[in-house]
Amino acid sequence: MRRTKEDAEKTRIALLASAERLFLDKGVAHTSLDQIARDAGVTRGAVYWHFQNKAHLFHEMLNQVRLPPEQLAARIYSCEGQALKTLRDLCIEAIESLGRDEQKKRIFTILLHRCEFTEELREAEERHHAFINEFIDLCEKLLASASDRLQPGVTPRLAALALHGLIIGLFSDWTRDPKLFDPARDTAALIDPMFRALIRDWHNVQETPVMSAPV
Amino acid sequence: MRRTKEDAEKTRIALLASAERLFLDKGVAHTSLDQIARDAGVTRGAVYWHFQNKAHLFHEMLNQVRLPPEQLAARIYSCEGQALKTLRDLCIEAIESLGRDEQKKRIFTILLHRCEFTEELREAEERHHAFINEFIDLCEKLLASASDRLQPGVTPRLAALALHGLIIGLFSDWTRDPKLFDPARDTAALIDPMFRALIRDWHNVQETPVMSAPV
DNA sequence: GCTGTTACATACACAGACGATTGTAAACAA
DNA sequence: TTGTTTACAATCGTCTGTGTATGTAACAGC
Repeated sequence: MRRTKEDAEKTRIALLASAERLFLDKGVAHTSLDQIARDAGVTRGAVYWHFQNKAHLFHEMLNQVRLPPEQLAARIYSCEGQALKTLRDLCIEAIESLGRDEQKKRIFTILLHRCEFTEELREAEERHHAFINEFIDLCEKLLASASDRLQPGVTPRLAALALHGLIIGLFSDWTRDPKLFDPARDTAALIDPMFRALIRDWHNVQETPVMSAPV
Repeated sequence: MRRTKEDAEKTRIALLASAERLFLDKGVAHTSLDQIARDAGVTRGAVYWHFQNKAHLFHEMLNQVRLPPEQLAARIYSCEGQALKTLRDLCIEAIESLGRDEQKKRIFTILLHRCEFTEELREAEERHHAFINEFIDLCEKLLASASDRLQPGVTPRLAALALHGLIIGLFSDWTRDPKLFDPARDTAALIDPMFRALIRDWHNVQETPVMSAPV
């Protein structure tokens, strides 16, 4: 039966991995805790020991790839002098990382195409919305702080919304069909037009020295 | 019991309407056919009479708002001389119509946030993908036909992908939280930057006389 | 007025899924 | 060594959903 604390942690990891696989394959609602347990080589008792219920399991699965809000804010504000460039790099990095990190790809595919946000996952949904809204707000503030560089007619709020929409849409399209484009090759070409449209003299921003390290 | 053919059609409509309400509220997987039937004032027998199963019911619900591919192609190619302007108007119209048409809003919310594409809905998913890919392909061809007007470095393929990503992302964001922006007021400000980034001398395209009638 | 068909309602059989409880062997602390 | 806690396993009862099969009123045609 039980061996040691490390073995228990292994069981936990295995359950999360099995949930990931099965959620991706059959959807969250159509996957039972029994199937997850069997796939991980244990029984439902183990699931209820490690997680309160399916919603909490789902939530902890998401936490594996979603960085906490404080870190997001830190990232965005990490380079005060190069705010716009930093924001652009963050957007690029978000999409490119999807192509490199298989787990991230699976979990975001689940989030965007294999789960329904309903009563069962209400709190997970609320955290998700809070995260998105915070990202948009941070973008808006950052763009507002550089509002003298925005194209005429572009407001920080709408620019932030358009930017986030583009990223989410590319996330959604690519996880739906990874053959659509190659994140490692095409991301910049997909994102940069938006920055060119929002920021005046974007090429000047581009040419300034880069200070932030890649993630 | 049964009255006449028109009454049967009313039952069908009622079932679709109830499914719409309940899918939106509780998600597709978490809504049983019995709940739909009761909500519509009938029993499950009526559901199985009008629809083969839940997947077919779901599919016919989608068909209420998604125009057939031929019409999409016709729309995009409707105005040969003003191809770019027509495409832009189509994109604007797609988002604005979400704000006007409550049913469209509900059904797209279900499609984007209240259903999981899994074995049960596999064929619905495939039709959905085919529709999206066709839209992207049409965009690409249209942009290729006007490739001399693209910004340097912009390929028709990537431009089409970015455009679709933006639209889907805005769909997704707005259906998630309709307070984010006002489709009737903000759509142009959200879409036009992308066209400005993709098309050279976009303002010239804008100023040419409009030939296509609004939908 | 009879008949066949339509448009459902009702009943049945079956297969999970969940939550709770209880059992239990191993680890760990004392 | 013993007692306690950990980390699960096994069982139970209940409920829910599905698909199908059958029953049955009402209409339509002849």
